[in-house]
Amino acid sequence: MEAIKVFLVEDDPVWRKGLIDYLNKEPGLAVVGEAGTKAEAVERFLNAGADIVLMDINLTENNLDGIETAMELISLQADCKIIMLTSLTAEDVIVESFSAGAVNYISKSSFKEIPEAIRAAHNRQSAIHPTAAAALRNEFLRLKNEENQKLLSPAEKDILQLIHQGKTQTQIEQSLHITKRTIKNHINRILKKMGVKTSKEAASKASQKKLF
Amino acid sequence: MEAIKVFLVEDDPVWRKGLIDYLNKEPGLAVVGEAGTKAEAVERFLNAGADIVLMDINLTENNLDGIETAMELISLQADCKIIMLTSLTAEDVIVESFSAGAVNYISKSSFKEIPEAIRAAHNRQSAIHPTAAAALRNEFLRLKNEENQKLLSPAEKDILQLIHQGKTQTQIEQSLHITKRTIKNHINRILKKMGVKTSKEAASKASQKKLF
DNA sequence: AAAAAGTACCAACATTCATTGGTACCTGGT
DNA sequence: ACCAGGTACCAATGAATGTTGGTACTTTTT
Repeated sequence: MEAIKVFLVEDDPVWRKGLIDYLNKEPGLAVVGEAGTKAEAVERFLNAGADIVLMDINLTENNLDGIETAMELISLQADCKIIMLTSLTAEDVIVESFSAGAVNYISKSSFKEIPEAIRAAHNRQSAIHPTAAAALRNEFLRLKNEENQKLLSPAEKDILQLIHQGKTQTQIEQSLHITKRTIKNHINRILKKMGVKTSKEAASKASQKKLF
Repeated sequence: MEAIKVFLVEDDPVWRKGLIDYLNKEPGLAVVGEAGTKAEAVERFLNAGADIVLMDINLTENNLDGIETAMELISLQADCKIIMLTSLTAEDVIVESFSAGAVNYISKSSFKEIPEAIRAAHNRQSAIHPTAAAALRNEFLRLKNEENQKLLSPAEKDILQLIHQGKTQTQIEQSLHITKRTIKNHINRILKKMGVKTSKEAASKASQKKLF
C-alpha cells in the first residue's frame, strides 16, 4: 500500500524539522513537500501532489495567515484535505478554520494524535477533536438559531405566542386589534413555513425550537 | 466520587434491559431512571435527577420521536445533556438531533463507546463521533455558505466578478451600462461589508469564500 | 501631472417583504 | 345548523433594502 503523502506548512524551523522527522518515521506516512510561508505553500503545493496538508495557523507572529493559506490551497485544488495545527484554542479561530475548509483541527500539545488524524482524514473519517468539535457544535447551534429567528415575521411570532397561551382566534382578534381574516392569513403562512397542520402544533413546535 | 446518573429512554425491552445492566456494571455510572415512550420520559425525567440522558431515536417504528422527546426534556431542564442512540446514519437525522440540542450521537453498533461518551459529556468534553462530526461539519459549511451568499447583493456580486476578471472601473462602466459613480458606490459598500481596503482584495477574498 | 481608485455624503426610484384585510369555500365537532 | 379552524386566492399599504446616480474631495499608482 502506498504511503499517505503529506504537505507540511510550518514557519518555525524547529517544529518543521521535528514534524518531518516524526511523520516520516510513522509507517504509511511520507512528507512530500514543505513550506514556511503562504507564498512558498502556494508555489510548491500542486507539484508536491499531496493527499493531506498539515498547516500551522500562525505562519508569522500574531497572524492567522494559515487560514488564508488554507483557502488559497483549496482554490488551487478543491478537494485537498487540510488539518490545522496550532496552540490556539479560541473558538473563533477554530470556527474560521473549518469555515475555510479544514477537515480537522489539532492542538500542538497533542501532537501524538497527528498521525492518527492524518489517516482518519485520508479515509474521510473526520474524527474531529473534542475542543474543535465543541466549537463546531456551538457555532452550528448559533447559525441554526439565527436561521430559526428569521423564519417567522414579528406579527407571526406575536400570534403564535397567543395561540401557545391557549387563546382562540376571536380572543387574538381582541388582543391585537386586527380582524380574524388577518389572523387566518398569518396562521396559514405559519403552517406552510413550518410544515405542520394545525396552529396548536405550530405553537408548541415554535416554543420548543425557540422560534419566538 | 459520586456516580454519574443516567436516564435511559428506549422502547425496545431487550435493548433497555441490556443497556441498564451494561451501564450499571460500569464503574462510576448508575441508571437512575428509564422510559419507553415520550410520555413516560416527560413524566419521569425531572424526578430522576439525572446528569445524562441516553435517548433512542426510534421510540416507535419508523418514527423519529426521540428527537421530539429530546426537545421536550430540554424545555423541562435547559442544561440537560442528551446523547442520541440509534442505528441510523442519515445525515439529516444526525443534524436534527444536534439541532434539538443533543451533545452527542452514537450508533448502536458501537455501543461499547457509550460509557466513554457519557463520561465525556459529563465533563463537557464533547468528543463527537466521526460520522456525526462529519455531518455536523457539512451542515455547518452549508449554513455558513448560505450566510455568505446573503452578504452581497446581486449588483455587488456582478461588479466583484468583473473586478476579479481584472477589469477596470471604466471597463465595468461599459459592460454593465452604469456610470462610474454607481460602481464606486457599490465598491465602497462592498469594502465596508467585507472589511478590506481595496477592490482587488475584496474580489480575491470573495472568490476564495465563494461569495458570488 | 494624469488616471484610477477610494471616501463621504445625499437622493430618487425600484423591488421585495410584511402587514392588513377582502371574498369564497371546506371541514370537524357540538 | 352553527362555529371554530383551515384552505386558496387576491390586493392595498408601508417599511426595508437594493439600485442608480449625483457633488465634492483625497489617495494611490503610473
